[in-house]
Order: sequence, then C-alpha cells, then structure tokens
Amino acid sequence: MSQSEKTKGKLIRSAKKIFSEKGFWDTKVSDIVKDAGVAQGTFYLYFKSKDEIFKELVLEIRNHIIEIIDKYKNADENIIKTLIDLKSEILEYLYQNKEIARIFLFQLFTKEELMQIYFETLNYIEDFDKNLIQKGVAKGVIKYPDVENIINIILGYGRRLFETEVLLKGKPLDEVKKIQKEGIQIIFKGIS
Amino acid sequence: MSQSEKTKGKLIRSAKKIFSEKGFWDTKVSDIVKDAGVAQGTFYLYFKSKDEIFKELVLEIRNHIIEIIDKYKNADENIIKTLIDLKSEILEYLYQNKEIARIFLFQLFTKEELMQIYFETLNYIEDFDKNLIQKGVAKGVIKYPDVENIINIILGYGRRLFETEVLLKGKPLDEVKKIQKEGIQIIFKGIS
DNA sequence: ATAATATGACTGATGAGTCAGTCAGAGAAG
DNA sequence: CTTCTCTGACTGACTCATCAGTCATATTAT
Repeated sequence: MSQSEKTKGKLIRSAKKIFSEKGFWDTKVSDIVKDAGVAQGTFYLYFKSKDEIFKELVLEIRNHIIEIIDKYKNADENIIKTLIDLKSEILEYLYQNKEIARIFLFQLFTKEELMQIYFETLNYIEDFDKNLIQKGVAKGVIKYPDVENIINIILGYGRRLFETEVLLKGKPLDEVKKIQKEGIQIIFKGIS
Repeated sequence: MSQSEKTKGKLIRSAKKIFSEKGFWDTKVSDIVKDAGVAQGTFYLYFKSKDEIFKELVLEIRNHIIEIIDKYKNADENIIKTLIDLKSEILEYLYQNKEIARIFLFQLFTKEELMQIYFETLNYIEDFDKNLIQKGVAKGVIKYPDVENIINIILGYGRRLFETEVLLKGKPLDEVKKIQKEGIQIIFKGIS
C-alpha cells in the first residue's frame, strides 16, 4: 500500500470514529487530524472539505446496502426465507461497521443533501421488500393487503432492533440475528 | 397576555419552526430573531442561550408524552385496546405538534444531554408497554415470550409510521390512526 | 535532484453572546 | 393638564473565540 493510501486510510478511520461519536457539527477537522496523527494541511491533500469526507462515508454505506440488495434481486426461494436472509445480511454489514451505521442512522438529518441519500437508500430497500410482499399477496400466502403498512412494520422493526440490541445493548451478532429471525416470523404470522 | 409573554411566545414559535427545518447547528439565533421580528438582544432577555431554548422545546415533548402515558397507568381494559388507545393518543399529540416531533425524532443525536432525554422518554414508553405485554404473557393471551422483542416490533413500527405516513406522505390523522390500529392488530395476531 | 508528501502557522468568516443606549407609556409632582 | 421621572421592554452594533481552509516551507522517498 502506498504512503498516500495509508494516510488517506488513517484519515477515514479517524473520521468514522469521531463523526460517529460526536456527529458532523461537533467534529472539528482538527479532531480528525489529531486522531489520525497528521497535520491539518494533510487533510486537504486528500479531501476537498469536511463536507466531502462525510459524504464519502455516507455513500460507502449506501453503496454497500444497495449491493447487498442487488444480490437478492433474482432470488426466488420462498418469500419469508429471502426476507430473513436479506435482513440478516444487512444486519451483519451494519454490525461490522457500527461507526458508519451510527452516522447513517443518526447524523444525516441536518443536511438536505445527505437526507436525500438516506431516503434514496431506504427507498431501495422498500422497493425490494414491496416487490417481495406483493408476490406473497398475489400467491395468497399473505392475507393482509396493505403492503405499505407491512413494510412499515418490517423496516421499523429492523431499524429499532439494530438501535437497541446492537448499539445500545451490544448483543453479539448471532444472538441479534436469531432475534431478528423470530421477529420476522412473528410479523409473517400476523399477516398470514 | 402581557407584552413579554407575547414576545417569548413569538420566539418559541419561530424556534420550533426553524429548528425543525434546519436542525440545531444550522439554525442561527439571528434566524430565529429575524423570523420572530425582534432584535438579537431580545432573545437573551428570555433565554440564557441557544442551547437553553432548544432544550426547552425537547422537554416540552418529553413531559407531554409522559403525561399521556401516566393517564393510562391504571387502565385495566383489555391489553390490545389499551395499547391501541395509548399509541393513538401519542400519535395524535405528535401529529398536532409536527415541528417539535421532528426535532425530537431527528435532532437530538449530537448532544449527549439531549440524547439522554430522548432515551429517558423512550424508556418510559418501553416500561409501560413491557408491563402490559407481560400481563398478556402471564394471562396466556400472548404466546411469544420474548417481551423485549415484541416491544422492538411495536415501538419500531410506531416511529416508522409517524415518519413515513405523517411526516413524509402527510396523510390525515384519522387515516394514520386507522393504519396504526391495523398494524397493532397484526402484531398481536403474530404473537398470539 | 526531483517528485511526492507532509507540515503548522496563518487568515478570514462566522456567529453566539454582550451592553450601552433608546423609547413608549405609567405614574407622581407641581 | 403638563412636566418630570421611572421602568420594563427592546435594540443592534460590537466583541471575541472558534474553525474551515490555505500556503509557503520542510521532509522523505525514489
């Protein structure tokens, strides 16, 4: 790895850490460079601005989530299994990247542009879920017809699970996966 | 109403509006006073600091939500009805106070002190729900024993419903209440 | 020796909070 | 009734600390 790649990496690692702890506004560029062990000027060799590095982190999550979903785009196993597997994989990614996950969930709501990225990503998930649920309704496996509302239950649950069980309580991944699976099964029982 | 009460009221109204649009950090005291039609100095006759007025708004929500829950503390109708009524009442309050609701849901995550108020409030709701659900489990009405997980589903859903159906889509209160009732019934079917 | 990296003191803008001063109107004094 | 004084509410130009971003210079690697 070249020197410059190393330095940029250090800056990104420090930025993730500090943005996730203190949020965008309370994080000073001077905090990031101090943590990374480089000078203020060095930061600007790698990033145009504080805004830019922040956006880069946010896009990293968005892109990864979209990638995961795309893998499932042509899965045609049974509906509930697909959903459980997908949610489990997203959970795992967020679990392994708690810092940027925290940024994504909590720190995007003051900048219009970042909110758009957030909602765009959410929409992508919603569309996938909607498609899946609609198949279930068509097949008659799912009796409750308000697809939007089902998605509200599922997505609301997913977010909350990550917030409380992972971020607040710090439960291990396997346990949270198991809980999530149960939760989804319960929801499916409810709409059957 | 005295002159000074009027002025303080104007400042609070403007603060709600602007904080909810732009968040804490992007809102300048100069924005608030401009909107309220008073001078910068006047602001500091009524509030010690920008932090203070923000916190005042946040506490307003917390206190109101706690009040609502307390009303239900000794209700002993059937479990699902109590839950639906409570959630409906909280929904209605947030609906009527969208601006501070937006602040409460999205703007508290950069200041440690404010996050504590957020989690404290959430805890209050959780405790109430937990108590209710536990009764259901004891009675045998609810078969699924992981009370925490049930609460994850219910609370996650509540938040999400408000975010998408009220704040994003702007649906009328009655419709959202109806949707929420259906959602809760589905969850109950799932855990029965 | 030359290019690639890094440095950190500096600058300029910004915005929270201050404070000396204005002013309308309510009584009191003549 | 009119002049004087007092007071509560308000004003806005100013101060001062804070930071994002710059740049002339230094160091390191090839």
